[in-house]
Amino acid sequence: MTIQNREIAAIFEEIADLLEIEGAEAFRVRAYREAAGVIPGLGEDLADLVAAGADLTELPSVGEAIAKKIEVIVETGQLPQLEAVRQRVPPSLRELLHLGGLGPKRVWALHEGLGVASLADLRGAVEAGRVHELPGFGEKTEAQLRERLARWQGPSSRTPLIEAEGLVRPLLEYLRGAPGIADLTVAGSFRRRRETVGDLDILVACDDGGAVAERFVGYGAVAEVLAHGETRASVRLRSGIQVDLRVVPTASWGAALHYFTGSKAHNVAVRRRGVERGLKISEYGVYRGDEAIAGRTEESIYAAVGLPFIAPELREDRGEIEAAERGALPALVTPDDIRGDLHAHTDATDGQDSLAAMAEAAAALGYEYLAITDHTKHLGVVHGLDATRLAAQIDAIDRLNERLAEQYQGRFQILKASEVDILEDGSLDLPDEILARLDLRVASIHYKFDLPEHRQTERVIRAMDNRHFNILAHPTGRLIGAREPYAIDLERVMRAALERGCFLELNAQPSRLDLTELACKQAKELGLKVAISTDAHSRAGLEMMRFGIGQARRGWLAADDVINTRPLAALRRLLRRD
DNA sequence: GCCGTTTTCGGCCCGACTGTTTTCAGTCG
Repeated sequence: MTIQNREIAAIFEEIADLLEIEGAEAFRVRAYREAAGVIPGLGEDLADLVAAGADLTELPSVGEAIAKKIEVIVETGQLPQLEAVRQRVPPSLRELLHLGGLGPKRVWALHEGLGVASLADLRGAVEAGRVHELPGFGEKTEAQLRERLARWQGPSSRTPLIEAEGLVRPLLEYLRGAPGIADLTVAGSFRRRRETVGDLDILVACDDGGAVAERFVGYGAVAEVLAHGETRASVRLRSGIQVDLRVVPTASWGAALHYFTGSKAHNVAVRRRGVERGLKISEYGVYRGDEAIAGRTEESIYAAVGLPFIAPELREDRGEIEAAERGALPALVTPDDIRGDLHAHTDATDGQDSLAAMAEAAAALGYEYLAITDHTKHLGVVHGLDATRLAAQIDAIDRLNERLAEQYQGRFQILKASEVDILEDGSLDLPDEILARLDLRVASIHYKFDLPEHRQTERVIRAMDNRHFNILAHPTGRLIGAREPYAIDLERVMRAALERGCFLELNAQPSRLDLTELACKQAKELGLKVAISTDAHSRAGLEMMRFGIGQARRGWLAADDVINTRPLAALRRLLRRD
């Protein structure tokens, strides 16, 4: 098993943490951390690059020294330098950094002064009342540590985007009640539409920051106030999520929005461009000397450093700044581009709503088409359709379409389709004769997730050999935070799809978002188009499209890269194989 | 340790809040 990029990144991350605790030079620490930040976002496996003899120093944030270390890791699976620093700094000190309130300096002070090497040691020192005796620590710090240790439940987990939406909506509503608010929005990874968010960042434009912060910390769902100043405050909600508030004057709105949206790596890169141009960029604006030259809008910030506006979803320092400079940013797909949904269920299997109800809901969204893709017979637990029942559904859809044609003057119709199971041997779960009567076929894996990679890959490619195969649904089977993707060579699958005129789905369910953003980008680079589909199991499920759009945008996809941005006739041409 | 339309040496993003201090270091985002 070759070493994965994220494992290599984890090694550099650990080195950065331990060196920082030890008090190493800050820029050296940052170099490791930046390398660790870049590596997981690379399109290629470092192991493959090393095997191909590539020059790793061409990668951003990788110089001679780190390139050499990557080679050692790939070849031996470990890094002597990490072992050496572990000898000097107990690795278990890292967990103290996650507690909050303690940074590298004070962790080292606890280690040197009290022999603390772990959370358990810290607990002992706090209980014994020895912490406040250390220089730089006082009664308040000791009390705060006691609090945090009592509540400690392991490193905080990230919150799925859909849950974050549910938490933030009432909070924004509540904050609007503060006087004098000119503008209000959620920034951070929420605005960048990451799959999950670590915390929520709320930005307010208002001349009376104190009043807003005051109202913020008084919100009913607040469990704990972590910080409370005039222009900035942090709380933890009862749900466990941390929310940071920042209040700025209207003239700084754009600068603050840019700063607070991140990512951190993107911000640093933009600020660096500022420095190169003799400019200072902060959350208050862009300054030449003491003179503010930009700040009211985000566009003005980018313009000040010679760039066009960069969409929040792209701001990860993964090449978007270079692309912006070349004028090569993609025109990202938007909700308005979507003309239909190609994966949805009804109460014929495990959906909640009837065929007619799903049709009405899709038409109400302004779609031109909705593919009904109920499960097939192998999926017994949901009473999947056999050929007879599917034939009945086909007839029902024909009848419904006659009515819909009248109702919507030909502007909307249901597509006859199926989510057909891919069996273990790569055959499809229904006979070709019935599949041939459908407008399109979505195919997916629902069992035997644990096949070895080559067999899982062969299984899917064999299925694609069937000329009725159109779209591979939820291509890796992952459930965010709950189930790892099954072992499959996604690049081979993509190439096979491309050769056969098949497509991959980007499943928009917030718990799936399968493909990942990196896989979307990889597909685009290969020239393979994707379908963004909700896999809706109810009328409300059709509205999950926004999560798929966000993911697609993070994956650099334009409308042209997405097949369900096509009018129906063009979609039919794309789906035609032969 | 990385990096280069000032540079292969000498820089490296910027500001708010807190607690422990009498002017600032540490932490955080």
